[in-house]
Amino acid sequence: MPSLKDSSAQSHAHNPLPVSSQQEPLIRSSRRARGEKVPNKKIIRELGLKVTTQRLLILEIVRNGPSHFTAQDIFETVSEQNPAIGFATVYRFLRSLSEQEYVTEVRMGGMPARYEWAAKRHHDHLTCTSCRKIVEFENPEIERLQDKVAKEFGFTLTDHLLELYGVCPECRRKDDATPRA
Amino acid sequence: MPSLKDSSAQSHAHNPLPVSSQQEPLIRSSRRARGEKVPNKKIIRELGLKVTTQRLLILEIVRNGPSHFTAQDIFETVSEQNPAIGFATVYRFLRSLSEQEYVTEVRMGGMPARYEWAAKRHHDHLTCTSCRKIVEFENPEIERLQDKVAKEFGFTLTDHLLELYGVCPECRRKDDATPRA
DNA sequence: CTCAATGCAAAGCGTTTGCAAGTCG
DNA sequence: CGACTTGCAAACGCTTTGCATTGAG
Repeated sequence: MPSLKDSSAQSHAHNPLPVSSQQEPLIRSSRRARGEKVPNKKIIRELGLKVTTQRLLILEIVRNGPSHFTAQDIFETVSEQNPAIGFATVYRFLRSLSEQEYVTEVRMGGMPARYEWAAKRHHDHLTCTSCRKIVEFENPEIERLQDKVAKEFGFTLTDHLLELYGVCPECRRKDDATPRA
Repeated sequence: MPSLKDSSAQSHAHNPLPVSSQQEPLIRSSRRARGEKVPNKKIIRELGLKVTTQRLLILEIVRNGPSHFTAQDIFETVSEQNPAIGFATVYRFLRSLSEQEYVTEVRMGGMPARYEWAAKRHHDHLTCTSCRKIVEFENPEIERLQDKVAKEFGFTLTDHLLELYGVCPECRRKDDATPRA
């Protein structure tokens, strides 16, 4: 029983994701009025796309599931709720979302692309090379220095990618406890 | 006539790479004595591999060619000098080199992996999204802040990837000159 | 001689695409 | 209805691998 494993946590449990299956809750206007959350339908329309059940489902999972995920993760979770949906649909929709910056797509190494809902503030990642846990951070000072570097070379900075790799406290402890020598 | 195009420069010319075809120059001991450059043979032996003509050729190109290259680049240049060499050999050897950190391998996006001879000092990259030019830079202050961030989260930093994207002065000028409106 | 290294072609991976059938608006 | 979407499977681009042959030590 595959279910979207959050790459940003050790996910000891395989709980099948508490994604509300309902297309849309009953309390609509009030929710929007309070500015709580833009409905999935609206987002899909903003993309200039037709509203289909598969897109609603994918979007629901993208927004309510773990914050970092691969296309495969989404596909598996989607399949649980609607086995008829193909991965091409997942890929196509994720591409639409990333093209219009609703999700950010990071393709590192030979591994599958990692996506994340982009509505949140910009941040970079600190990844544990042992358990794959991902910690998000933001550091304005680094950003400022990046601008400075670019300026030094006469570049107009448009984007950047900063990924830190290391061993998290838990894994370090674990490694120390199991010294293989 | 394919020849290793340097992704780190606009490469207006397609000059077939001034890589010395000689396996090894005649002046050997003196060169090493002056600490000028470790011979390719020695490097291959340090890798624990057998010295073959294909490896010597690949290594020669890796070390004397443009600083940033793809496996395909290397393969094409190699082919010019010895069409019998297959890309599997190139890939295999590049992997050996990167495993032992003689070259660094960066796999971004869906595009082919980019390699670079790693004997030089650590640095990061500033890439022009328009002409693909790559500028290397180092900024100890950023490095220091990275360490600090990692420490804040209790991580032991082992590595990082920092890539800045922007438009270089030349391309900006070009773009300004051709305003499509 | 013997094991490592090679070239070839085929397989592998994540992703994309062509197309007929199905659906939204 | 008609254009947009879908699922399927086949194609894709880059990389890796299996295997018989070749070559280094």
